[in-house]
Amino acid sequence: MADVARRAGVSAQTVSRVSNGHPSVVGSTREQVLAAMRELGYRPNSAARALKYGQFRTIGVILFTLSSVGNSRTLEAIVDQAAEEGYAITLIPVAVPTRDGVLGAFTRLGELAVDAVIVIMEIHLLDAATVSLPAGVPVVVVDSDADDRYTVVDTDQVDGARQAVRHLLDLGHRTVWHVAGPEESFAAERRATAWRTELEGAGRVVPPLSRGDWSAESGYRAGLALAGEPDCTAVFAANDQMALGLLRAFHEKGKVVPRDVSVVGFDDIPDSGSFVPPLTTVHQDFTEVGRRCVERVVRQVRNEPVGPGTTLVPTRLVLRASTAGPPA
Amino acid sequence: MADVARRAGVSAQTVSRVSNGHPSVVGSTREQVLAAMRELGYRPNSAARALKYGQFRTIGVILFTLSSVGNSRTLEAIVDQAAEEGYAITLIPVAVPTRDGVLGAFTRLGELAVDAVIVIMEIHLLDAATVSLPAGVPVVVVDSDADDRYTVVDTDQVDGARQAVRHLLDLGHRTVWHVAGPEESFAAERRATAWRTELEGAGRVVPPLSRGDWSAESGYRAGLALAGEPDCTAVFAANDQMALGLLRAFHEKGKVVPRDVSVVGFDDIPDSGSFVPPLTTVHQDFTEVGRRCVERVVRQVRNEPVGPGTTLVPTRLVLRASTAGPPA
DNA sequence: CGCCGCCATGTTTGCGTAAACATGAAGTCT
DNA sequence: AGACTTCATGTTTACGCAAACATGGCGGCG
Repeated sequence: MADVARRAGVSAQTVSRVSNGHPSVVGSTREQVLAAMRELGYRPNSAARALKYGQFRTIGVILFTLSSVGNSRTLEAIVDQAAEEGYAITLIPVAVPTRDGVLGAFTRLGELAVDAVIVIMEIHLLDAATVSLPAGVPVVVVDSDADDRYTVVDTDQVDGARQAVRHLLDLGHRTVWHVAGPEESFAAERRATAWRTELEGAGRVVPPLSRGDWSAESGYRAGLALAGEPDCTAVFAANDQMALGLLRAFHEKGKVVPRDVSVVGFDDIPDSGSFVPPLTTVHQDFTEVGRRCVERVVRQVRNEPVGPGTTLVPTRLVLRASTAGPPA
Repeated sequence: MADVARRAGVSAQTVSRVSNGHPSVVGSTREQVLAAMRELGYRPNSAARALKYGQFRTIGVILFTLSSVGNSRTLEAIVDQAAEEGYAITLIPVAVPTRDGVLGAFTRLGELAVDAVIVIMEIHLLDAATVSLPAGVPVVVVDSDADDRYTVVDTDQVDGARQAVRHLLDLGHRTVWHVAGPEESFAAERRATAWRTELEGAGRVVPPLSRGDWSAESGYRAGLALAGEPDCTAVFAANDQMALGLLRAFHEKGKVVPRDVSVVGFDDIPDSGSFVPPLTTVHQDFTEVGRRCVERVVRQVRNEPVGPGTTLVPTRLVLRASTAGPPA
């Protein structure tokens, strides 16, 4: 900056003013400074800026993995929205999804240049780590328990699952089977609970639960078992990838979807419209989730306190070819 | 820090020494300082540190989108490897994939707290932006032209495509059709070129090229057209998602895969083993790509210059049920 | 015509940290 | 025993920037 000032024949302060678009710099001076900046390839040092302002204009995002479609799409939305608000995103990976791993992430976080944190993961583990969350750092949690210590943004899992079950019952199925996600996942648990509640509310038999791990492969394994259940005419999978596995299993076992068995997924990943057959699924608005996360976290940074509490993003059922009435 | 020092009854410098694990602090003093830190919830200010050191221990990643599986998996590998090397990752999204969008990203980059940059995108656009790349910032480019101004890390697209075509020819197919990715993508172009080269090298007819945009939907549309070509018995899709669309189109048109037509994909996304039928595809080692990117970029930051040049990460063909010999 | 106030610009200062240098106490060697 | 080393710790300083305050020139007003 001093070099630029010297070259432009002004003081460093004037360079600073030009650099920040301060109004009280006369046109000719401004031009000279800008020219000097260009010639010297000056770029402001953000560390010094951050030191001065006490803010980094950066949001940290803690997540386990990007391999789930939901996580990466949420992250993308967060990144875009953050960019819009003038914030950058720093990723804080949790290498191993254990309590220690989370603690490690939070420790690193304490040393990182972030003004706030968005946590995308199961709060089972978050709980244990709470203690080490640096005080004064705003936090927004996605996909967690509706814990009132935090601001939570999440898809309306319950209503989504309810819609899926309702749709199948409305088609005339006696009951609906469920392939759930892993127990550690709050989203999985809430979808499973909503499935059970909806069935019970309708006075239907609640079939035994199958569990997968979100992967297509695990859905396939569950599907092989379900194909052997003669009463199974409708399955609600907790995500689209497991639904994909179901479709494959049913196909291999000679069960035609949707003639013999109907399948509903959850997420509405872009590929799901190209499954064989195209998948009826619950659409999640990841973009909206990301947007709200950033909006809330930024508001906290600006000291416009948004109390803890949960924001639910609505879902909507997308009807495709994988569902139909039960076999005659 | 001053507060901690006062509380521990030492100087600020001693606190700093403890904080950085400097050896010349006697045990008892160290304990007192650590206790004071704990009591006061002290966490070092990374802005000040960065200002002092002139480094941020952060790598910026510029990318267009996370919606492609390849991008998000590469990013994940980059994040993990960077964490291992003690670097954080800051994301720099390019909202609109235009020349201006890229320029904007690079401008923002100039103001961001990063020591180096990894670019994940088509270099078509990068070229235009080159001028504004701040000098002195190490850059590694993924999925780009083998431009010798940059250090490039990429999957061996050519060999992967070659293996796919070779496999189909070896099965006895007369020739292989190709559904390419978008023209703007260098990866797509290189896969298409390798496909053509391999066919020509084998003295086979080169069928007309279909183009998609990486999406399953675009693969579906291409597939509907290809299903009408009686000579088409083998198709190489430039990615797994378009292959998924092909499978659906063939299924709908009554063509049985692989009996009537064989399909090979590219990427080996986790779901591809659960397609109907499971997809033969070219496995890309995204993890390795990410690892090498970080390794090279960190080496540059440390002033251990790695000259420009390309590192190719090998691919391998994964054989599944979607390929077989041509119909009798 | 002179005083006041405004505005463009310059000067000083401090943000939190760690390197470089300074100090002083406890040993070590001749 | 005296000088010299070693080492734990303290003091000063600079990193780059921008807020706060200082300055000086100019126009407007009575």
